Amino acid sequence: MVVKKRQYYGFNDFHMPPVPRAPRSARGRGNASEANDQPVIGGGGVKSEQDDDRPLKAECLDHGSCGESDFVTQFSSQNSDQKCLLNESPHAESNSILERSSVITNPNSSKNVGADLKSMICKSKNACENIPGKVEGSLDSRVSCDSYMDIGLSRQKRRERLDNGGDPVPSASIPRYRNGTKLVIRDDDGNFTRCNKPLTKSKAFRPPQRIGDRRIRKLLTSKYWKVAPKLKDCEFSKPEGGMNSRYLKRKLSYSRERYQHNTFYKRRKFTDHSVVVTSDGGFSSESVCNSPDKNMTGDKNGAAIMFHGHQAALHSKDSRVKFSIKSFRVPELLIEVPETATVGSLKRSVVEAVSAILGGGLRVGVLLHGKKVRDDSRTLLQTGITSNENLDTLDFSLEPTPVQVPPSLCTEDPLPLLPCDTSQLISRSPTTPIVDSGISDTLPDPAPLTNLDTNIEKALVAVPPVNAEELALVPLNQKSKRSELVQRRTRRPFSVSEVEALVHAVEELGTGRWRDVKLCSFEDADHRTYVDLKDKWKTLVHTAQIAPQQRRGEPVPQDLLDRVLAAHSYWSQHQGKQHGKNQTATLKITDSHAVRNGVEDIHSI
DNA sequence: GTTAGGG
DNA sequence: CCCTAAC
Repeated sequence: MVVKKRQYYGFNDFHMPPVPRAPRSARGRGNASEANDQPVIGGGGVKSEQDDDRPLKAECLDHGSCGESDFVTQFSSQNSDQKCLLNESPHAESNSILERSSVITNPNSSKNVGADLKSMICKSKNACENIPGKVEGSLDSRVSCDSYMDIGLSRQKRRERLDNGGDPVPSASIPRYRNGTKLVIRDDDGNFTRCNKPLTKSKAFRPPQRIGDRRIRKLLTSKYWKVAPKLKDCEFSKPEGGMNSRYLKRKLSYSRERYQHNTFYKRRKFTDHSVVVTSDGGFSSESVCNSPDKNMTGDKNGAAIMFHGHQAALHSKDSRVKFSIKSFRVPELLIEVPETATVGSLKRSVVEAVSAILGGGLRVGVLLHGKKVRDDSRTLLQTGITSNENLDTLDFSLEPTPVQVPPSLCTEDPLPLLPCDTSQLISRSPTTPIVDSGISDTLPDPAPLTNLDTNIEKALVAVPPVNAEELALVPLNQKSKRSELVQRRTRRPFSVSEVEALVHAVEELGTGRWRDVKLCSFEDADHRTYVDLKDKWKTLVHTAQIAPQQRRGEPVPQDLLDRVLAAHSYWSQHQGKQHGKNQTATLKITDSHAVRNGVEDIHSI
């Protein structure tokens, strides 16, 4: 089998550079990539003033990298009827990281509230209450801070806090799996959904039946990766079985549709990095949510790809509310390009991938208190988005436009075990999962997000090579597709010595036993297949028959070419006959010479 | 899986 | 070198 070499680029964190102000730094990405030796390009993370992702990352490693650890985090999505048991596979990392969004309201007020988005995440009263320095409020109570709280609690600290009784979810209550850790996401109703992860990494995201290379590549060619974001919980909750092509195809078609329906407006929205909305105008479904909420079932969709607005600063002036979203994070992108691809083509690939994903059907979600605000018709006022109390828990998220999936798919189709899916899965939790962390938002610590982030991070970062290959996104036009997708073996001209060996072997064995030629003379030359030898012989014969000035490449000694013709001639006449030793010997001694003369004649012509 | 031959 | 028909 010939192994094609290819480069995979995983963009776990592809940040859309916002306005040139907030410094960015790599964030939470790289674990997977690094772990898999995958070159990672770009992916610089955004780092807000209050963000310190390193700890999160560390945590990811701590937990996620351990396939045996039973890492359970309880997420709570108030509006979600679905839950999902996420895998805590290091490979199942999702890009979505709940970004904190800072909100500042009413500048004129002496009470500028700056809260970490995390505050909304930590809705668990117990969790919050048990933590010292925690906000005195309960979930619903607003956490007010006099100023921006910078969270710098070290991971260790956070952990300590958790240990001190902040963990509302005893891991013991969760089933443990040897090689697959599960993450349980429970909604407020106490429902659980789980997604099992295959036991082994290698199998984890590999479709049960490995489709042919080409097949896969073809699939990949499409906006394959876009499928993931649309997957719904039910799909993820299918433990057994792998992805089936039918399902995949359907998904793909959906993707395409969506992509085509992409609107300039949307695209612009996501690249502008900032949106201004007036309180009286409210968020209209047209401007913010392109699709009605009908598609928005539970949090599943929304969570799918949770791109959270990085920083949403809100200022309340008069009756106007201004939102400044500094940046959005784009989910992981996997790009596969041949080693011989040019840097330019790589760039184009990335651009296409990003463009596609941005224009492929994203919508914005608004979360308040970690709760999705589904009613697009409500005004900010009615929703409480203008309230100082609520602003600090306001968050924006980019979500893939939900795709209606036939029920049958949910119940019958096997779970597509795709890395992307997994990621999505994780991200889905989001809507504000109440991370069990039990850390209160009041704490100047991002802890609340920690667990969530951690999980998400894990889901995000780790992308096994296998997955990468299968999911590799190769946004290329039809024409270059093939050449780019299925890389051609690198050309390896035969050296004179190789030609010599080949000629010798053919003289001995004849021209119809390429396998034997390979075995006898090129046994150790792994890069030379018998087909290669056959082809080379073919060209040698041709070369020997043309004028020297017509030949290209490294010159082959004339005597060798003569032998080629001699052997060719000989075996042409003796084909079908037994390849006796006698004949071989005869050939060498007699015919060889005779032929040579003939060859010379040809050359002189 | 090999061969043979066109691309 | 790739691709395939044919064996």
